[in-house]
Amino acid sequence: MSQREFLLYDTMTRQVKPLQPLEPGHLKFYSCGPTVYSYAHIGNFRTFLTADLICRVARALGWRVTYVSNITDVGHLTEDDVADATGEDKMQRALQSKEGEQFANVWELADYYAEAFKADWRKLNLNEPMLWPKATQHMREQIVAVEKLIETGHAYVTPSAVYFRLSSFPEYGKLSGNLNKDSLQVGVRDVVVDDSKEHPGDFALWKRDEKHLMQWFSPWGWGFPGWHIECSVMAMAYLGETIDLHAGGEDLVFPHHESEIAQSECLTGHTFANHWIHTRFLQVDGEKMSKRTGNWYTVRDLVDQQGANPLALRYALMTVPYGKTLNFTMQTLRDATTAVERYAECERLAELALKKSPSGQSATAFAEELERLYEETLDALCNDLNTSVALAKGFEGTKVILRDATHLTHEQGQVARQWLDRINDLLGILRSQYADAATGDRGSAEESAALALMDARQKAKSEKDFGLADRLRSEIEAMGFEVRDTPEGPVLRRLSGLN
RNA sequence: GGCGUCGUACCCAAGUGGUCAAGGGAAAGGUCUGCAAAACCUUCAUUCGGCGGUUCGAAUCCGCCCGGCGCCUCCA
Repeated sequence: MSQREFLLYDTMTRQVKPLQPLEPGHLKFYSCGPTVYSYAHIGNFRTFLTADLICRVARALGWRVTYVSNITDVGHLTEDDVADATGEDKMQRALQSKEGEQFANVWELADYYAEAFKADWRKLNLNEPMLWPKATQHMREQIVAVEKLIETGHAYVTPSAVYFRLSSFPEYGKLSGNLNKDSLQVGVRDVVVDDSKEHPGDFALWKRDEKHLMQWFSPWGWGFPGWHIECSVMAMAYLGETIDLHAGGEDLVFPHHESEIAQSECLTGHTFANHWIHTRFLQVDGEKMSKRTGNWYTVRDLVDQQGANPLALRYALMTVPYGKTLNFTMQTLRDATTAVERYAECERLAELALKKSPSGQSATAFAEELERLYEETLDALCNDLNTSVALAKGFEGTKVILRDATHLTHEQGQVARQWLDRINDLLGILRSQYADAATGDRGSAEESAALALMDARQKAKSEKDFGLADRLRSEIEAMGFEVRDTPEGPVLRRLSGLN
């Protein structure tokens, strides 16, 4: 068991502090997942990558991790303050959009995007949570929770909804710093005030709506739950009344997490989560990612359409620590691609060395150097998930391996192999744990054609017909591959296709 | 109006008081190669948005100013 502390910034106390599981060595972790009304974008995945890294570090420290990440498959009105049905529902809007026409109903739409989401998740080599609870599967619990809040005076019923009574929870605002409830309203545009609300900031726990595409029966009539209640209920159902760590994107601080705290703590009477972590939004080309400006990237855009190596995308998303804005550019992705390929080269060399017969020479110095770098990588991650430094340390390790390149002994190969495995456990950028996320499975016919050309080039080379050899190489490159000549013969690599 | 965050070389970026600044990309020179690619070696910020201040000492602390970005409203 490691003596290290795992330091993480805590949004609640606004300081970096050690992550301390209530039960030592067992982290109970809830990470807010996506609403599945369309494909998740790379910004979403930066948040989920943060959660993934936390799990990896915790396991590297020898902890057991109970990791739950929800999937929100219920539509919620886009304007939560609007009491009538004038607000447009995300799910409903998605169904009516061009892409949505293929779905028979919202349920199918949600299922489709939930599956697409999981596929992208695997592409990025993210650890799967132990559970992916869905909001629609926890309707009973949500209704019970709302009932209890009404009974205890923390919520009240109006003709159109059930609202949480902010005045019943004086600490509302402690996470976001929006402690002045009246100031909440000042900057808000277009607030439609529901006269039946006691306070404009009161948020909905249940919406009555008999026309809604997704509705359930409740003591307050047919309708659907408020956005915030699902996470309170699911987190507590699987992780207990007080969880160790709760994560999400920075936008969730307010109102989502603030409201979760209010509901949960009113339900149980004690602290909902001991540590809060929020991942900053990423930008693309220096601007906020938005569909309107066309700088909106999904994993499938980059990987399936543009041929990016998914592990390179993962690497790119790790170049800047989660707490700072990451400005994603194609250059970032290209840089990441060369880094990931460098690791691949290390693996090739390690395999090669392992095929040699033992040299009988000690690899101790080599091993110590790599061990030190592994420790420094882990140190960096334990220091508020400093991925920039972690990647730099890992990169130095590749330098150690590549320095000796083909001269690596069998023993060093063994050490290198082991180091690469451990670094991969930590960073996840060498190999995917998912077979279905392999990078080069598209166009394998092309690949065999390129391999044939590579053999022909090799033959031309041995016959000293360099003109032909160069022409063949150009052809291979035109097909999206490159040839790397090594002492053991040529190796074919797929080019990223990024320009 | 409230809350917050950032400004380090051509680009990305670490670094929060004391070897006057990690790492990557790009670029340049060299080694290797039939030539390339990959890899290796070398070079590449006396300087950290600006101006003041605190200090023996600051990129790092304080103040002001300039500039970027974000949240407070569906959003990771």
